[in-house]
Amino acid sequence: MHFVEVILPLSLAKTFTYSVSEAEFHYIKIGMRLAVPFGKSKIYTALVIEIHQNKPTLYEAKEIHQILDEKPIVTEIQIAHWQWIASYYMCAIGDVYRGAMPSALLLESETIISQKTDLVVDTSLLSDDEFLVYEALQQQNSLKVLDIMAILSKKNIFPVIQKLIDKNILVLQEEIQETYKPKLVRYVRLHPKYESKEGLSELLETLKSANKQKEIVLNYFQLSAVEKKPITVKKLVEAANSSSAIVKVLIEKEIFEDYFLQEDRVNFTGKIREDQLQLSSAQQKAFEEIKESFTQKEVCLLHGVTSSGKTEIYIKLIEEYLETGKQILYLLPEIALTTQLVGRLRTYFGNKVAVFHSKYNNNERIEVWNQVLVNSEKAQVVIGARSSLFLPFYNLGFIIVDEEHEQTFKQVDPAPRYHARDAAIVLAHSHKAKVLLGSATPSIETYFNAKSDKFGLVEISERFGNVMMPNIELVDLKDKYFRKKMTGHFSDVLIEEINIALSLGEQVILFQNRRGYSPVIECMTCGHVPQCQQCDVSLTYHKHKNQLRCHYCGYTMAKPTHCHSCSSVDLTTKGFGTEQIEQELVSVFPNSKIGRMDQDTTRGKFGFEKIIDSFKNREMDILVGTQMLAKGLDFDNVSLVGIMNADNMLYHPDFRAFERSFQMMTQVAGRAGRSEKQGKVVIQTYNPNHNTIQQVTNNDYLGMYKEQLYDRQIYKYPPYFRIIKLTLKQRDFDKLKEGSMWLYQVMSQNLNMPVLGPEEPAISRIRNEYIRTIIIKIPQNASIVNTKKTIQKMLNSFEAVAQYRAIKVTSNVDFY
DNA sequence: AGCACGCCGACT
DNA sequence: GTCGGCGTGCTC
Repeated sequence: MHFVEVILPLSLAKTFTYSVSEAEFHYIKIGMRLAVPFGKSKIYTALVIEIHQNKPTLYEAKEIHQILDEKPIVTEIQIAHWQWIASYYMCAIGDVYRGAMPSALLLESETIISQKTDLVVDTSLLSDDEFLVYEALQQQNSLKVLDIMAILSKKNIFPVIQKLIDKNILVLQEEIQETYKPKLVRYVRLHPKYESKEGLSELLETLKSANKQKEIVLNYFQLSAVEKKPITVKKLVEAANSSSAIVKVLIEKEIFEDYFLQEDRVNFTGKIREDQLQLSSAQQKAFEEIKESFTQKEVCLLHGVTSSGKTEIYIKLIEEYLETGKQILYLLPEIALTTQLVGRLRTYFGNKVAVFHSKYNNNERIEVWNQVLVNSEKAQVVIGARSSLFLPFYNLGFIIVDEEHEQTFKQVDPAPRYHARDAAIVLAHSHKAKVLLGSATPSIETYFNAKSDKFGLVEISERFGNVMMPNIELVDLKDKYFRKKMTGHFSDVLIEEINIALSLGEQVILFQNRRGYSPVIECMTCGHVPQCQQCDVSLTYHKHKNQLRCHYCGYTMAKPTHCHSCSSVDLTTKGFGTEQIEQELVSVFPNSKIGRMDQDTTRGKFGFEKIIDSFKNREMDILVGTQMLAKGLDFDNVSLVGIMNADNMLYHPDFRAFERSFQMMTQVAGRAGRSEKQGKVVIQTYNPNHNTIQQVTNNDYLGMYKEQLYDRQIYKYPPYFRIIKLTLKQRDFDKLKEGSMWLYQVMSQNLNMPVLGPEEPAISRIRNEYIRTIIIKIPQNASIVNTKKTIQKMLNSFEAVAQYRAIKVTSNVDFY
């Protein structure tokens, strides 16, 4: 009568009960992983969240397969936090669990196919496919499902396997494999028999004629005298300028011994700065104010203009929290930024800084996970993207959310669709930790919370070192086109400014937000634009590969030579992206080196870093890029920033469009003039008098905030209303239309609040699935928890209707 | 979410 | 007549 309650990494709302032996019952702790059988043949990694003795009444609990941990690897605070995320963001606890754990800690079973022993097979009774599998098993003693798919070069291999099992040839086995292997480093030491003085001279005698070997041995002595610590094979080979083959000979001769030690993959070897960080008076003032605010409130917003030196303040605060022995979490919007920042923090805190990011490989992530779990010094300061929120902190003292306004803090696609900033505040609450939100352009919600005294508010209005704010010049595109002052997409003003900057040896950044305005191919005769077969979008033209591509499903086709509708050969490209800007630059400034940064050029693990580094090293004069450029990068030689077209950001059908445009333009503009000289920003727009553009020009955050806040109140948006977006997807257009109407009606009748929809989104079909959305606006005075419960009930009854069951519904709470 | 079971169209 | 499509229901 001993049971455990576990969560499984599946999108299931329930927890599951398994039976354990008495010994296991006493051994198992909450937060340990178990391997459990689930369904007919699979084994999953489950997480223990409760240990009890209540026998389930409706079913017989299965026994667990295996205990995977010696100690809990997840804390109870984490489990509670995950449960909060599941309930707030309306998803299954299994979704949170799966999203939170490094994948290497969540092993699934794999079916291993092997041959029965002592077997006599009449191969003439086998079909071709069966024979191929049988033959392969003569070479290897076990095969995986994927291997067999490759051997038979088809997908559905199960019938073949089933027949071979029936013929008593195969056996199946479910196996889970531990993939984490600590990295081992090979070291050498002198064989014990040479440790004495006599041994030494004997050794040199033996090697008299073997110069290469003697060289290595001498280097070994030299290294061990200098370093006074174990010597790696790699280091020795390098120092002696020799090869590992010779080391191998020495080991065989029993002069050296090799041995292995576990190494932490993530290691910092630079120097730690000795000098104290000096804050400017403005920074010092902000620093004091933040500390003061923390005595009253748990969350504080640091609103400092671009280049006001927020990072130094963070460093000072981290220093203080480090002394208390608490853990510190530094959240960043994307890893793109981290390289610069990690380097900077490591010069202050050395090996106490750990980096956690989903792009890191499995082993590195597990190492950070384990270090955080044991409160190791090596991970006292954790820098990471939103998923680092899920690490097993147990002594968290301080969380920084840098660039708080960034949308990438909100996870969109797989559930849990959480907002890392908001989830961080909740997490901090359970640790009794403090949260600092930092931004030059805070989100309306956060600023609203600060203004209404929920959060503390500290502002810095001057740039570090008294650098002036950039001078922003607006260029009216309508006027320039009318007067024929445009060269391609460049106005005469922008070209002139680029020329000035280049002649002074300064660098230029050009910003082209491609979203919503992608280059397409259009037929000049009939106006036909090639569309994606599976999605409701036009295909985008990619010049470097000379093909058309769909950004939603990845479908590609070669660039057509003639119109597929009317066969005309008169095709033209319409719209412009970074690629076209780059092309135009090459012809306007043939002597300058031009770089491009967008999703196409920053592929690969270090793609982003490569471009940034080469720009920093002044290997490029002009850098053209998308919004990636806006993300807090520091360049000290950039004097000019050009925004090619401000309008395509402004006119997005989204209640945050103006806020985002302001943030993006202000952030991009902030890249200009980072040293003594005042920077220059040229904004090209058809609407120079637009309020948002004016607010950017005048650096009027408050004006933007007030205007947007007013609109949000009138049109019922955050921070006055909380928004839940339901997305319905189905392959059958009519069924979807009917089902979404049904759901909308039930919602609007049962909820005493605005429900909008069912709307057909701008892109109404992706991968052959039609899409409809319903938006629910929860007023401040309504109970969020109860409303969500009601919504969930309605979703359940929706699913109970047989006709609608096939419609997939996803909920996005606080959607961004 | 996966996976098996079960019922209707295009091939040997 | 079978292979294979995806609708339906269940998993401790």
